[in-house]
Amino acid sequence: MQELSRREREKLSRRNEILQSARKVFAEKGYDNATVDDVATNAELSKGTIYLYFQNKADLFMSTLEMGMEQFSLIIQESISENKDDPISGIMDIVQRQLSYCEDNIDIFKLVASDSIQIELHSNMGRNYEFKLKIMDTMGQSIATLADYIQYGIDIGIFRRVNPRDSAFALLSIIRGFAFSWMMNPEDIKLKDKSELILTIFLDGLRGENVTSLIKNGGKG
Amino acid sequence: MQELSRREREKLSRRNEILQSARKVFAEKGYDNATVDDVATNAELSKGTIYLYFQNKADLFMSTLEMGMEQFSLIIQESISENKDDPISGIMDIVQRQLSYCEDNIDIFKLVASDSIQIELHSNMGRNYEFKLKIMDTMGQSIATLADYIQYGIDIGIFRRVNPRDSAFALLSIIRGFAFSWMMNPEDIKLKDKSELILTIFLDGLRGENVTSLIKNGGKG
Amino acid sequence: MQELSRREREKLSRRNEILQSARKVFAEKGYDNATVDDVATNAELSKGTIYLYFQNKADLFMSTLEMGMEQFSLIIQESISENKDDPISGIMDIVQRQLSYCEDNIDIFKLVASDSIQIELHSNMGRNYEFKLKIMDTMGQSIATLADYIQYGIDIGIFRRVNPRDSAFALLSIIRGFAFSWMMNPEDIKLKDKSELILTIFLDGLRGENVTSLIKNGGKG
Amino acid sequence: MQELSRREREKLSRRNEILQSARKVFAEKGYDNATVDDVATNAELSKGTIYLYFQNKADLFMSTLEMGMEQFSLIIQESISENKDDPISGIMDIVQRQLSYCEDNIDIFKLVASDSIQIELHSNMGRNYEFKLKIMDTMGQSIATLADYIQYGIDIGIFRRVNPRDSAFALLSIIRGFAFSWMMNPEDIKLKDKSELILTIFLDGLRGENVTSLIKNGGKG
DNA sequence: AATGAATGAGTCTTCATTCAT
DNA sequence: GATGAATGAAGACTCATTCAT
Repeated sequence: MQELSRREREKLSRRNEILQSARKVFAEKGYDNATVDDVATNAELSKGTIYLYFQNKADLFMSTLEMGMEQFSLIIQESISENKDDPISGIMDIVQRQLSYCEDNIDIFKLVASDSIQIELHSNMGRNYEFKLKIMDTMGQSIATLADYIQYGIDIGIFRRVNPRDSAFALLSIIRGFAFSWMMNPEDIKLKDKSELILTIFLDGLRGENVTSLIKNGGKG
Repeated sequence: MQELSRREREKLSRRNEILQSARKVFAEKGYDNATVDDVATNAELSKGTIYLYFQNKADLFMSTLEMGMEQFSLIIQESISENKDDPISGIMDIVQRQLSYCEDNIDIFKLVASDSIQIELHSNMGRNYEFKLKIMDTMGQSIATLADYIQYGIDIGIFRRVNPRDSAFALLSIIRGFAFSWMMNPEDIKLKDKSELILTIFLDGLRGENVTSLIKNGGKG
Repeated sequence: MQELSRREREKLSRRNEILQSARKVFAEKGYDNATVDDVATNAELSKGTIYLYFQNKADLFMSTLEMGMEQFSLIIQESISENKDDPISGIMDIVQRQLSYCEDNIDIFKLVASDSIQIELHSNMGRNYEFKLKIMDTMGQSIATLADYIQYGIDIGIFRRVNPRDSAFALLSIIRGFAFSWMMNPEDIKLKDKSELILTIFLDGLRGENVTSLIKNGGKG
Repeated sequence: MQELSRREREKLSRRNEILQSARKVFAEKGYDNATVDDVATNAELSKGTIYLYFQNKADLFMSTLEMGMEQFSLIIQESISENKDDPISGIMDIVQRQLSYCEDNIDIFKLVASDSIQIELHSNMGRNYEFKLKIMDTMGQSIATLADYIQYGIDIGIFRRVNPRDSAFALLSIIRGFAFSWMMNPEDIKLKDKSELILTIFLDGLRGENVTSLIKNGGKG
């Protein structure tokens, strides 16, 4: 790796400061209701300065979002690599970590959960087709990684023969659903407490506790 | 019910016309990017007329959203009441109907899935706390209804002893997740084809196909 | 011609009011230094109203300019049609009328003389290639008309055998030059007084007063 | 002349480099659309450096313009001094040199022809009344020099008894007109080819080729 | 002397909302 | 009831200018 000059390091760090402010502001107000001035104020900079680091509001937002999404992707990768041979444990780990992460970084989750949707559906950034692809790609990557992991579980006989991609998607949907619900009413529940339920449903399903429990001897306690 | 005068009936029908236009427009452009003029044009009315039927843009949107959400709530209620004694069949029905409904009414789903989120998280309508409650209530109603149904399934011994409310929420999250994914790339998949997978996961879970399949004798096949 | 409805007539007249204001403002401040608000204020309207009649600032300006240039074109056509058979008189008339018009409508002249130049050379409206063509066309039309007239003079033997198009262009350049000079220092000179000199130069040239004056017996007295 | 120290010489040369860049940039983009950064970039300097050599953007521009205008003034002076006793040849020389100069230095011409106009008419530099005077003075100097020359031609009987100042102005207007026309559509014509026509018109006028040609015995061919 | 990051005033443009007809 | 012209507040973005390094 190339060493960075002081100038470059400072520039990069300033850029990051702005991204942190943008994260908070966009999470709180949403893309359309947040103003560039809001971000600037939060970063204790002037509006013009933002434009030294980002082309325009959309660019600022997309960079912020990108940063956010990568976090989620990382979590999955980490869980998997730390539980390479044990998909059950790995999936438990994924669920718990994702929930923890959301609980600890509610603004990143808000960003990813809500604004990204807007962007893809009907945004003025629509021209930025490449960005849409990038987001899809980041999300797709997570799912693909998880799907491979599930496929491995199927191969070694601990998972039912399901479509691994759809299953991966379903798991993430449940996690996201609970995170979302918690985000709406943070006072009502402890997000982390939902992990057990999620695992039960995803791994064992609702049907037939009385029957299957005779065979399975644990997993969740 | 009170009979309505011609005046009132016409007024109501005009109001509904506007709502239909609003649905299309908001679904296509999102709340912030849609203008009141867009809705007026779509309804072949003038901008001012909209304000005869709705207080302001936010009111128009909330009314539109309300209308949309009620549809989803209804579906669940119907499925349940038509399968009162058989929760397995009822849940299958819910999944299939919801997916069908999304596929057939993509704009309503778009509306409900994305913009409502924005609204609740950070909209200028934030003051309208009562509206937030209303939405929460409509969603909560669906979940409560579904939860009761699941509780019934637990009581009669066909469902595992899980938290019924969370399970209901999980199911709707999966359905919504797939609907959402399809909405993003409608060409990639047939939404209805996902029902089988959703049911497998929700009812049987991923774990132990080789084992549990010996015991269970079907359900999906 | 189609009768216009009251609505349409009012709309047209309002548009014209704005154009009159724009003419004054652009003439005084130039395109870049004039703000849309300046025009709105001058027209005693609000900024937003301007945008009901013109797409944007550039459109407003171009429309204003177009209006201005047509005036100049008209003058030439009138002079010619009123002196169809006598090019000498016709050209005298053109010179006098143009000078008078400039003197009486200094702001239109300012507009046409200076800002149009900017536009064509290096404007942000550069994309509006069609507009450039339109201006070129209006100017070209004037020159072509005048050139035909000069050609007629050559044909009937009262003009020297010169390139008619270039001659037309030269005449307009001289007129414009004097008008411009006067515009800079209106107090110094009476613009109309320059017509005689212009005619002398254009018709007789500088050379050889002592010689040619023996032969010609008139024209300038 | 005072000897300059190395410091001073370097400073002057750096200043000149900036002026050369400014000339190109202002000619290409015009005063308002050119940014100080554009000039700095072109000069391979940083923005701040420009302000070490010029008070502000207006000062930079005015200095650039001044430099440009002096070139034009010089040409006239040279032509005259090389044809002191023969105003006909001198004027031919002026026309040809000016046209050549414009053709070879289109950016200087653009600068002088268009932006100076803006400045004088309506610029933010309006306060800089002294600058306006300076420009007027440079232009006035050229005209005065040329007028004296024409007066001389009148005195020795080769020019008609016209107002020499106005005639000088007319000649420069024609030259400028053609140069301008060429600048707009450089591909259409060869600018230098217009010199013959300009001389014909200016020296002989349009009227009476058939008559006057009997008397004059050439001059242009 | 040179730099270039930071500033913030200034402008265009949009659009929800009002109101006279 | 319906219209749509008019309003003006709000926000993205630019760029001349300054100043700490």
